[in-house]
Amino acid sequence: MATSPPTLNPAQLQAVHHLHGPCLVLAGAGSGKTRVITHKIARLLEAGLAPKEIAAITFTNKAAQEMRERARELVGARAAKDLVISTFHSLGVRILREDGTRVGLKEQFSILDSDDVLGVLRDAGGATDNKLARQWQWTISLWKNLGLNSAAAAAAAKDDDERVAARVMALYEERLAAYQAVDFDDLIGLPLKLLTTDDAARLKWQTGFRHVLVDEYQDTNAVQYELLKALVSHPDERRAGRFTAVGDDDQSIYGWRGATIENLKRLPQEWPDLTVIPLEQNYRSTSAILRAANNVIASNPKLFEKKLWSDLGEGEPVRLVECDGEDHEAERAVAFIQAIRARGVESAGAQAAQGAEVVKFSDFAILYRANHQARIFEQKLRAAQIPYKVSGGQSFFDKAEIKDLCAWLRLLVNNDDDPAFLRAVTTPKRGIGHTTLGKLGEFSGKWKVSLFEALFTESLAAQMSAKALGSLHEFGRYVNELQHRATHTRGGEAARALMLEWLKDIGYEQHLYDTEDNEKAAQSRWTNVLDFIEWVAKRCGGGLANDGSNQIREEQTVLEVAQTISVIISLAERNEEQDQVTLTTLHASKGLEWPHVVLAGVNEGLLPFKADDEEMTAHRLEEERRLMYVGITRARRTLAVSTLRRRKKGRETIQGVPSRFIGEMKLHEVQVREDPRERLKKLRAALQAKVDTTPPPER
DNA sequence: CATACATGAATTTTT
DNA sequence: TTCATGTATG
Repeated sequence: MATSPPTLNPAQLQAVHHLHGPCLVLAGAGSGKTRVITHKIARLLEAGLAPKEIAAITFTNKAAQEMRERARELVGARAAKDLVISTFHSLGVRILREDGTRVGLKEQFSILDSDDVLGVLRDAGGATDNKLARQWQWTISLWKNLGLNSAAAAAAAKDDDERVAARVMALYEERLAAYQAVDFDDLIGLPLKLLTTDDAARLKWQTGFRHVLVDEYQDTNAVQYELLKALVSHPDERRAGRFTAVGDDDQSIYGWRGATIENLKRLPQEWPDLTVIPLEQNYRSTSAILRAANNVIASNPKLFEKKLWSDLGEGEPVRLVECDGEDHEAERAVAFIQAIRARGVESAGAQAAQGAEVVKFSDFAILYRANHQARIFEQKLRAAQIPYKVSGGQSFFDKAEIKDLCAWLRLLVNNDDDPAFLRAVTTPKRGIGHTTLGKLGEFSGKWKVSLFEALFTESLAAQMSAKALGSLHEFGRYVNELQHRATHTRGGEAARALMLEWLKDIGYEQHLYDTEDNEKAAQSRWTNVLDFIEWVAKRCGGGLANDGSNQIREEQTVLEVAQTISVIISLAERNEEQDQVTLTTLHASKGLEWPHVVLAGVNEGLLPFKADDEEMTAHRLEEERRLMYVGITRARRTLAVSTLRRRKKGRETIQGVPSRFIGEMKLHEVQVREDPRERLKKLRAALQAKVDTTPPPER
């Protein structure tokens, strides 16, 4: 975090003390917006609001967690506990858990994750390949974010692909309803439906929250806007519009997934008494960096006038690094890191008495446009023995096969876990299709019981064929038996044996080979499965705990371990507080900061991104420019912008065109430093390229 | 002709 | 990394 002064600046104060009307805070990058939000929460409490009457909405769980933490430091644990600080989606869950029955949901509805959704779509659309299903998933989600249902989508479909997607969407809607399941987009859409169609519910939620704060407001989509509007409206006009929207139009980079800055434009129109407060003082970056950022964004049309400044001094000039290809670029990024560390260590040595800085690896980030760019940087960093972490990479526990097994274990722990039931009952396929599951879902919804409970109900027999019922019962009996065994199997050896037997019973290895056309892929998935089994078995075994506590751990049953599995997973994933260079996409970097940043691959075609078959509209170019702006403003002290003069394309080397955004930065103090050793490398690379392009001898 | 391996290309992401 | 396409081999 950038260090901010102990007191709020005038603009921040104004935002914090404006309690009674609609307020839009235009929070430039690094201007202390989380500070404003948390102080405003404190001010609202002071003014007499109860914690549960204040809602602060974020986009990610991480942001929500961080905000609650910061709020707690300010207002104490007691008050912080009851504040409603959550993501849009978890607020949606909360609303639906309380009042979902009023829009036709059963008490215990399931929430499908995107893997589950993909499965349903593949099945509903009769697709054999994931690619098409993924396409549908993306399109349908976008439609839902725009507030369209399948009927509206069908009417608006522009081509055959979209018409097919709309048809699949209709089937998808039917199945979700039958399963009594919702997807992530429904977590916004259904609460909105509730608030617009049910007077009692609307009144309840409108009066329940007396002030709503929204973080990253520029990222809201059409449906989220409507939900917010519904929440902050009020039958008593004097109590309407109690909200604080915090955002930055210059950092709106999620247009492609439905976010729209229309939501910013219409705010002053819909709320004429809106107070707009720009936060322009930046507590993060040097003037040299901010100047480059301001210069770039100046080419975009302005919604609101805003210009960042800081009093952290001019700082080092922004460096422009011109590279001779991707390899070269990665090598120079490594050199940049090593040079700054060498400098830091040196000065730390000289001024050790004054506690001078030591430059850590975690002070660096390499930012790029597309994930695949990370590969070459990983390679070079590894070669240089520099520790790094790639953000956004899929974790072990996100792999489909691990999620399959976790679904089974969750079902053993809690028979009423419907999403787990749906996943387990269809993995591997055992002749229970959507018709049977639809009937089961309908039945469970009607009688307000879980899917698993419904399965053993006598009157279910009237709903389906004897064969379908038989399959369900067989599955149910097997789950019961497995559950029984898992409850009594204690210790690592026994656990391993039980789990292997279980996988054999359900034919999981065969299932992998059946569903994966590539044998190697199936093999690697199976290896993951075995690793997972070992992982669980180890925790079932007794002996010395491996957390360094030197405590003797009791042997556990498989079921006991399964019960704690989600906790262990989240702990394992959080365990990454290490000194590592960060590699991340520009999109995922928003909201973060580092002392030293490399912007990589700043070339026409990549940033701004341009697909061959797509034309570059002004609109798209502006969003790409904002992405560049976000990248620049991540840096606190030094920024290196690297561009490729040459790029490899197949065996050929083609010319690379530096991004127009580089010119827009107006760097007068351009530095293209090239170490003599670098030049040597360059020559060698050129030679190598020649060798590579020489045709091989004929056979 | 079919399968296996190699090679090259690749938006951006959360819930 | 993953995915698709092309080439070589049986």
